[in-house]
Amino acid sequence: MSSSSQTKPKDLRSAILDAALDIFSENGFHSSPMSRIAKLAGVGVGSIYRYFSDKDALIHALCEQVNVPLKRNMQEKTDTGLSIHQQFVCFVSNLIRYLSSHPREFRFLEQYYNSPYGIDKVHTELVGANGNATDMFTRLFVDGQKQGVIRTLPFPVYPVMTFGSVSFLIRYSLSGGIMVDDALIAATAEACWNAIKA
Amino acid sequence: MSSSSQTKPKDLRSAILDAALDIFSENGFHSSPMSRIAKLAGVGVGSIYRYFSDKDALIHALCEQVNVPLKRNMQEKTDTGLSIHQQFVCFVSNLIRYLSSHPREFRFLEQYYNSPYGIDKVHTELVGANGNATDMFTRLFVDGQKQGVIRTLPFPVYPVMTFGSVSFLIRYSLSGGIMVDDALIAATAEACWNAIKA
Amino acid sequence: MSSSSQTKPKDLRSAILDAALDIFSENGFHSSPMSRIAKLAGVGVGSIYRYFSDKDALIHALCEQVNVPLKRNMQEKTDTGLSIHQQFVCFVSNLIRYLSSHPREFRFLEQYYNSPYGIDKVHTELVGANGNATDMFTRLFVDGQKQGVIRTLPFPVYPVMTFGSVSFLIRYSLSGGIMVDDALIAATAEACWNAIKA
Amino acid sequence: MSSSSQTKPKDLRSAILDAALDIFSENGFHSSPMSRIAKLAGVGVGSIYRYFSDKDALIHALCEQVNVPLKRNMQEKTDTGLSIHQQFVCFVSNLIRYLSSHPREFRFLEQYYNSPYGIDKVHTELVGANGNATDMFTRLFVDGQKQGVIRTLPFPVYPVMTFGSVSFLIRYSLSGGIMVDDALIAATAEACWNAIKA
DNA sequence: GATGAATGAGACTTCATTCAT
DNA sequence: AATGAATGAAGTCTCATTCAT
Repeated sequence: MSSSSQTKPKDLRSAILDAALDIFSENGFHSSPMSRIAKLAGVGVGSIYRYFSDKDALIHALCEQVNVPLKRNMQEKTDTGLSIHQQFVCFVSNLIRYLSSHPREFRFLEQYYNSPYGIDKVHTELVGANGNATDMFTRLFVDGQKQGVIRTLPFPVYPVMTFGSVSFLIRYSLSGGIMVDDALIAATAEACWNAIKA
Repeated sequence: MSSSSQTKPKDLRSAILDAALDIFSENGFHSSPMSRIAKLAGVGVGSIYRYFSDKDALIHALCEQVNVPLKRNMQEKTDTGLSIHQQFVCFVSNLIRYLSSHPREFRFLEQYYNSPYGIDKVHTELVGANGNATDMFTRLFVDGQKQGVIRTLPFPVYPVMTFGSVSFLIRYSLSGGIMVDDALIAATAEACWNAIKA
Repeated sequence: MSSSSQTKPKDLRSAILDAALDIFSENGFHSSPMSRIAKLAGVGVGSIYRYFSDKDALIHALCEQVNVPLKRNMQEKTDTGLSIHQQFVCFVSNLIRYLSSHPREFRFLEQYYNSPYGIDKVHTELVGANGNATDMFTRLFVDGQKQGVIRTLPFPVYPVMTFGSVSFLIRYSLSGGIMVDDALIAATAEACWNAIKA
Repeated sequence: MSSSSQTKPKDLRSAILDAALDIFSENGFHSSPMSRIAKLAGVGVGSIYRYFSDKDALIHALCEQVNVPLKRNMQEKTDTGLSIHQQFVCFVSNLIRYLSSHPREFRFLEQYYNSPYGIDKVHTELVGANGNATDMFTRLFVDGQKQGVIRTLPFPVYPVMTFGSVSFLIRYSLSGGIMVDDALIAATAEACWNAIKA
């Protein structure tokens, strides 16, 4: 209420996180000096340390910041009224679409979960400790098996065939090798389904 | 005693590469001082620079060094007398087995192809610039399509479903989340096949 | 409730000085950020700069603030009716007692007079520029010499044997090496007297 | 033997320690940037870290470096053939003389033993954990008491009256207040003796 | 008057690289 | 050819101080 509209004063924290996302995703954690992040964010170096105790803390905070809209998006696009097959194809397609259109976020997360920072969060993310988006994903397989439309496989195969493929596809496209269009998305999603269907 | 002739010649260079593999795979490129590599290799720091102009050069050389036995292994284990299905399942299984038992190599390559170092080599690797193992992999799909046992899909889907899954599986297992045993390998290889079979 | 009138007026300045004493004596000047002092004082950092132009100014002001009650205490406890011997022993005993029970003040002063801040004030303090407690101390020696109960020595020997011993004793006790009890105080005071008596 | 005489190549370690002594004693630990020490030593900043893992390590090493010749000097000048009285007066006089002519060393040690670095070494130094110079000092009191020439006092009083006085005297002189000449030394040493003699 | 967010100089430390031996 | 001591640029982080509110 104090400021007319809340456009600008979104505060430094967001500016810093945004700049960090830019620079981390482009250069990797170790080639991203705090000073460069500060400059891009338009703040002094010291200011970063008012909001994040550490470079590490900044990285972890950015992970959460990036995950929230990703998971929200996946949840919103879920329509539990559809068949398991349709839900699964939608899930994979949406994930590809979201990550394709958020390359900074994808590159950051890939880096994060492959580094000492997030390496031991990978499992937690996939098995879904508490009510997060992954639970939704897990439920799909459980329900699919019950209905007999998904083959019973060692559990890890499900995320492997799904997230592994999606991750590789985006990585591949970001490296410039391919263009991700609707046809490719549809074909990939269907291939994922074929991999696990009954 | 094991090798009679070629014991000394490649000494230093190999020792350095091996030490680098150890340390890079464990700590990442940026947390791996040249001095630590030198110490582990049992050579002086300066000696590294006689064989590699740069830390970057060392990293790139190590990539090649790591790829050679990997590709040779894949090629050796190929039996063109088998059916496409069998060849494919063998390929995936062998790849998983090889990478599982070579975690240093896997970690290094993951890091390499996800970093500015190798990011734009990903495509080249997959389409197979010259007569390397990937060509063998590519031929599998071409032949499979001709024989009608592999569905015709946008080409990228093949490596995506294969390498993506394998990569994710190994990553997942190395992070401690799962154990890769024969059952899991077989199930994954079969799922990959189902993803693309006609 | 305890004091009726002068509760508010000196509020901030005193709060700041008190907090500074706490933190300086515990951590040293350089490990005592203004922000920590402000927080402990319950004021904003900026407020410190309304009362003290500088961190240096704060330190110097604190020195004065600490010296006032110290000197007042020494003066109050002086009974000029006693013999020189008795006065001297009282002086030393009281000084030890005061400093022992004011460790923050002692630690601060030690630090101050041993640092670039107060290094050249030591002399002024001891020869007594103006009518302060040291004058009282000096008078003791002058009178003692006149009465023939104190040996005539190069003047510096008097403060050296007195303040040097006291300072070392407190330092020693604060470092945890010894416990200062009445017996030790009495023995020390008497030893100081023996050092200079006729 | 390899180099003609061993004049220059006394190596960087010594140069660094010497520069550090200069700067620490003049400015205090916290106002002595490693860069300034390096410059004065005529070496690169990084070189300091080849010899000392830390600024802390440098400080501790310097303490030892400074203590060795100090203790050796005190030991050398000891003549156990003299009377306790004479030995004591010699000890105090020599200590004053040594420290007076080594102001950098004195300032450094004062600072060291009054800081978190050496605060808890004070006691150990004084009670003499193992066969160091202080043992020699302690033995003086034990022997003196046995012979009946030194009064029996709470033990801490001995170092307090001795080291306290000496320390204060040097501090006082270094602050510019007084000049330490033979007369002052003799008077101080005698006063110390009077403080504790039977 | 009081506040505390913002700043940036400067401290400590690491490490790729060089070069005299 | 091999070494490793020496270097200094560059990175992370702290904290005295300012100034808009």
